[in-house]
Amino acid sequence: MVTKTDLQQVRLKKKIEKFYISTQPYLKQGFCPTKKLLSASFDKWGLFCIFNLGYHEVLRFSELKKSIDGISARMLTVTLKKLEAHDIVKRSVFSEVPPKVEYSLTEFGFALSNKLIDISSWFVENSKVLK
Amino acid sequence: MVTKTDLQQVRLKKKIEKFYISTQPYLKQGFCPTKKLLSASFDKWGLFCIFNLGYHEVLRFSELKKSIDGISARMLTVTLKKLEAHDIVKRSVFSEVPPKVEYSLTEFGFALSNKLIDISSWFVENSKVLK
DNA sequence: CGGTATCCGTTGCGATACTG
DNA sequence: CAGTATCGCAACGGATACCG
Repeated sequence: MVTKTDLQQVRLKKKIEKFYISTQPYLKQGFCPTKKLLSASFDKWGLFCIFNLGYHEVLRFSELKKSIDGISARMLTVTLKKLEAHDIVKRSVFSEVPPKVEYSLTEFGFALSNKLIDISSWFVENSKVLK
Repeated sequence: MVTKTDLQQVRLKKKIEKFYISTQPYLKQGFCPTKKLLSASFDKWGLFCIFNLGYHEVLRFSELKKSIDGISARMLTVTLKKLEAHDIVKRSVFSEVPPKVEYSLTEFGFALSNKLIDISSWFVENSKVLK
């Protein structure tokens, strides 16, 4: 007898196979696009920047620093530059004195934060280890 | 006029707000469940282990080492231990001579690999920066 | 076969001081 | 305000040698 679970497993397996085979050419060149993407958002501070910008929409450098507990100016700069380079965060400079710089998510970054929330929520709910 | 896109944006924003508020208590204690989960699978070698085990289903230590280009025995050990501690990978020891150890994904790990593939595929298709 | 132990270079990152 | 520059420690991770 084939249960519903079996069918899901089969479909899942097919998806994994397809993905595996499609990424092999990249991997053989020592380049993993998945890692590249994820390394931008999943390093020590990336997630905090994304989630805070997703919630507050627009934040200045100092506001962002205040909202992320423990981050240094150096790491905030480095993290934001990486996120900007990956088209996740948008940086808007206003030529004023004192200077004013605003950060917000790009359209892509906004969609990404949505995906990250999905997987995060699923993880928190389904992981036995976290509890 | 309210477009379909506007409605999507609003829904997304609500989701982000809800998630942000629900994780604040954790974050105030300096503990981020999302990071905890992701740090297990998104470090230097975790993804490769998960994807290879997802595809091959069962692999021995040496087979896994061969299938992941460039990984050292040390890092494979460390990575597998972490994945096992997070209930992502299952380790089966056979008391034989020579010793035989098989690795496979747990049910949770299998589901996780599915989520990771979803977000990976989406990323590769939608990121302008990768191309 | 399936690891562990040790060594050691590289990288990450926080603290501090300074700047347009 | 919004950073940059420099320093220095600590963690990461590769190479090698060894073991049950």
